[in-house]
Amino acid sequence: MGVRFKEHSGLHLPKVQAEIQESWAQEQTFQKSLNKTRGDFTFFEGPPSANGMPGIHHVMARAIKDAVCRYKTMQGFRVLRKAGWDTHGLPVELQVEKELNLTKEDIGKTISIEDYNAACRKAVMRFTGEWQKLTDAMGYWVDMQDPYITYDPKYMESVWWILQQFYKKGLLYKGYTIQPYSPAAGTGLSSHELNQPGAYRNVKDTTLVAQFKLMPGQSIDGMETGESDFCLAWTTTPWTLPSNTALAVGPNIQYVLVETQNPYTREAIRVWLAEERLANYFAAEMENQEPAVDQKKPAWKRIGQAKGSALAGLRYEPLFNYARPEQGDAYRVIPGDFVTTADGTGMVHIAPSFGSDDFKVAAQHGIGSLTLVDEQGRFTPEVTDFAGEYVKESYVPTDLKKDGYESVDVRIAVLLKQRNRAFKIEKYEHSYPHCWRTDKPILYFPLDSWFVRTTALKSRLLDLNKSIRWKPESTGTGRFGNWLENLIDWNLSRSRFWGIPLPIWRSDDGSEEICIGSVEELSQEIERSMQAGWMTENPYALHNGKVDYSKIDLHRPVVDQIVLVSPSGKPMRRESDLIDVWFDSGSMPFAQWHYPFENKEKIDSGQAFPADFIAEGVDQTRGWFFTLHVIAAGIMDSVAYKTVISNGLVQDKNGMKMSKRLGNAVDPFQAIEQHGADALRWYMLTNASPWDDLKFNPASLDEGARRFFSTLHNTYSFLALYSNVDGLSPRLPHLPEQPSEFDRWMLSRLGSLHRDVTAAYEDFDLTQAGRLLQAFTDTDLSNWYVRLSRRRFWKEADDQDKQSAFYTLHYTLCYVSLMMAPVAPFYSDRLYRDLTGSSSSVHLANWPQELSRFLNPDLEYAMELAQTTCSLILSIRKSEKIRVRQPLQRVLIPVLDQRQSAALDRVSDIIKAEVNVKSLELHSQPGDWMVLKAKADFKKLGPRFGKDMKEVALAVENLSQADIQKLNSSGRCNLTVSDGRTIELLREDLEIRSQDVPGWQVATNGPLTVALDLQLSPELLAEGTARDLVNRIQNLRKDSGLDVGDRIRLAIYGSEHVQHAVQANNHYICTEVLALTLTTGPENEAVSATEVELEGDLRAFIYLEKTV
RNA sequence: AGUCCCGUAGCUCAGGUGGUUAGAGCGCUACACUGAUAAUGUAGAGGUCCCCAGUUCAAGUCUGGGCGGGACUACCA
Repeated sequence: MGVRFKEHSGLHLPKVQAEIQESWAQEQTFQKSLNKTRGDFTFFEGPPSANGMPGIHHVMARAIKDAVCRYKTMQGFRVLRKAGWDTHGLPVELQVEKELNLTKEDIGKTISIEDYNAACRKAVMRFTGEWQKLTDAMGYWVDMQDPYITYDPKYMESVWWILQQFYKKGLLYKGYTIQPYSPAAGTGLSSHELNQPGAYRNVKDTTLVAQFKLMPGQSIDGMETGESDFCLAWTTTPWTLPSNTALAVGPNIQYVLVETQNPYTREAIRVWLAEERLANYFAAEMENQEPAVDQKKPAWKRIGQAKGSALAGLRYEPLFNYARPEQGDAYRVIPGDFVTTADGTGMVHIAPSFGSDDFKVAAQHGIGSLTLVDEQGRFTPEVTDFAGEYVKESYVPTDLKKDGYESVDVRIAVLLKQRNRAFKIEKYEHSYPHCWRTDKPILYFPLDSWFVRTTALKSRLLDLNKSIRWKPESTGTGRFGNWLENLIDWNLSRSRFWGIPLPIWRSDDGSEEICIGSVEELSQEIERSMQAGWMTENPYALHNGKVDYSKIDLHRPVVDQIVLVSPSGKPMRRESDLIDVWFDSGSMPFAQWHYPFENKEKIDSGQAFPADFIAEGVDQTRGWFFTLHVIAAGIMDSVAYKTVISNGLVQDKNGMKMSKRLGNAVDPFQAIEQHGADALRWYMLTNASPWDDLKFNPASLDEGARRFFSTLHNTYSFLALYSNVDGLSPRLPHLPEQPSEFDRWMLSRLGSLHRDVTAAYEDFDLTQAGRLLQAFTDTDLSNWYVRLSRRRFWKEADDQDKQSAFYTLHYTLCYVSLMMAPVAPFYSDRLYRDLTGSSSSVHLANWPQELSRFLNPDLEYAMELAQTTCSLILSIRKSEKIRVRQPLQRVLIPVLDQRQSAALDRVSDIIKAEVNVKSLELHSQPGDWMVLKAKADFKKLGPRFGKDMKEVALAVENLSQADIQKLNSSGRCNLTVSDGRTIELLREDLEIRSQDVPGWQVATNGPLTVALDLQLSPELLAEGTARDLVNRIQNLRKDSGLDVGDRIRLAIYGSEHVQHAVQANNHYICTEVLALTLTTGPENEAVSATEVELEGDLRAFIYLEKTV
């Protein structure tokens, strides 16, 4: 006797997991899996930030990555998986500041930048242990021994090189953007800082509707502008009015020209504003009244109207004459899509320097800007009336604030009022962002920043995007595609400390600059600078002509102290900003390999670039997915990835976002410990498409995923039990030599499954792959093949049929273990090893071969019919309350066509056994006992009859039996519709099904009808009783502790019916219960026998003893 | 505010190119099986396919407009 199949008492996934983890560690399975030779499948791991704990959503993204990579490994590819850490950025800085109880102002004062950076470096890797733990626990294979780390000098050097490439191509420039800016703190703020709680507060400001005077004599849709025509525009920031250079209108908004008076000066004026806003500025009762000086509310009259698009192009007089923009054609009305009629006048005052929409729309229309406010938040000297005044009252130092101080907003309003340029002045409460450090309101302010000219790459980016396979597609065309369509230049500058410094040095006048692309280059420049006398030592000095990466630090403040020399001999200092951390992570395809300083061939040859596949959450669309895309396009004119899966969020079971605050966050460690990583992964990938949001419900995880594993486990246990009885050993999958019809069906289904699952994996559709496997295991394998084949496994004879059943089941389970391996790495490995006796992991095995030669659609169709037929018969038995143990004589099935007939014939034995019926009769010739029913095939007839379809359908339903039979035999028939027309129908235009079978119990499902003969002859009744008896005897055997193989002597006592049943079925009973002798007699002869109840108010006395 | 995703049974989800009985699993109810037994199977109940309009002979499916949930980006007179 050979090796036995392992029998496990129960299924405990976490335990399986622990054992398999152990094997992987001992056998170095992951390392071995990298020895595949079919070629490289390139995968990029997005770097998580290790300064926070991993959450359940990380399991999601990583399950996807892992499953795809494992699948490709089984396909024979080498899949390198280099882990990475994102180490820079504001969250790290904030965390350190919080822990050390510092503010930004302390940096460089109470704490040196060196110490600060050291603290960041330490903080950022704090949770690497937890991440390692999660990685192991969830079975994610990624190489964490040799990760890329964004603060590593080699990594930073590659990033510098990339920046230099952009610089050389003219794609890096210094320019303005409008950014949130805190004059009190003297620094720009990131959107992140603006989104901190409490940043937006309600404040009351003086607002004003200003009158912009149109130049007379311009044409609007044929009307001519008059001597005192104005546009009305509302502002909550009157201090921006001196810097106004344009007015924006909504191109599709309807505007009206109103004749009225200025409420303050009573001068007659005509004003333009949006029709929808009229009611906010004019009293309904004063419309068309005669104007009079003493009116409280001015009279008004509509005298013209125009679309915004018609107003565009009009020129107006500047409100103030402090300054005019040097460039561009200012003081025009321009169209802006962002203009709404939700508030104000439907016309928007544009000060390009103080609003990002303003800036954008002005740039689009070639309008210059004015910045009449300085970085302290004060008016510049040009603004003669207010020179040096703070534009916001909150900026005014308390000691400078005299009694009776009026804000500049108020004074501007008063000034305009006097000049007939203010239409309405009022206080208005609204929410306005504040600086979280100074508590003062922020301004939107143009700041110097370095940009990547992504707009220059736009069309190429769009083109390249078309070749990327997005899962789901809509994210690529929608969210990502739209983002690319509306691309603006990428602002790289961040005024921070912990990040990659911009490698750009400039002379003080900005006339000369250099962008450094390597440490070596920087070192050489420093040497030159030392010769010129600007530097005394070189912190990046080369050793033997080489960079010693272990000794250098490219962070601030080291690089800040470096002064280079320009070609003309001037000192050049570093631009003080750091670069956006997104640039760090987008650089990883190159920087992870220290390209081009090392591993040049790896990337140039296409081996390590671009990625065949990446996956992250959908929140990375404008993050990592975008930065990878831009940098790859800029550097290599290539995509960075060929396929990308962007998964949705993991929400709680009620669809709410998980958060620590709400306490609904699921701890991934606990989830894995409780359910096992396999169940968790299976649930996450099969419950919903990964790109839909997942409502994480631990209850359905348990019910759903565990069900699959336990079905599989039970199926394996069944195989193990009987194989061990027969002394069969684990082995590699082996096809049966003479498969039965049933085996061939199983193998055909397996072949179909293999085809479909492989296609799903190839399409990166893990959900579909998992669902197919799950449905197959439950429905086809366990519920049909195993259940109906049980007898073949336990029968005694050691014959071909038994062996075929064993091989078929074994083969099928092996395939399932292989095909499920990418998604459920632990259990599949246990199953695979148990089945095959292999000491090598399933993950080193090759993807199973296709089984196309077994595909047999006819057989699969036949079996489907069998299943439906059984279901129908059981449903009749159920409604008629006839137990399955009671045999019935026959079932009748009217067959409609040759295919159905042949198929049913093929599976009739299976049906008979399953539903306990003696014979199955197929009738192809319709007889009196069968009522046919015709139904129109809408798909075929719809296009032909169009409107008359309803009528035709009705006529078809009313066809007589004779008509239908005629149609059936001749293949055509005529039909008369209500308007007298006659139409000809062909056999295939209709669906014919049989309906009632008079005198029989019938059930119908689609084209299948079964009729069951319920008559019970004495023989059938006796056999029913015999079956009951067998059942009771088996129970007794078990109760008396007999082994399944023990032989018995048996006696049964009971009524005449019982005695008759025993005599008539003597052989059957003996075979079933392994009785060597069977005697029967009346009840009064029963000695030390057990009484049992039988169906039909019968009872019997059973005596059995084991033979020796 | 813009862009994108989602809305089908109590729950979780399927439902190419429009076609007439809208499906599955879980749960529930009832039952069967008892040599897979802490396993297995069957049946039944359960639906305003989010709402409204349109296109069409025909709409869960296509179009438009809403509503609700979620995400990302932005934050404005």
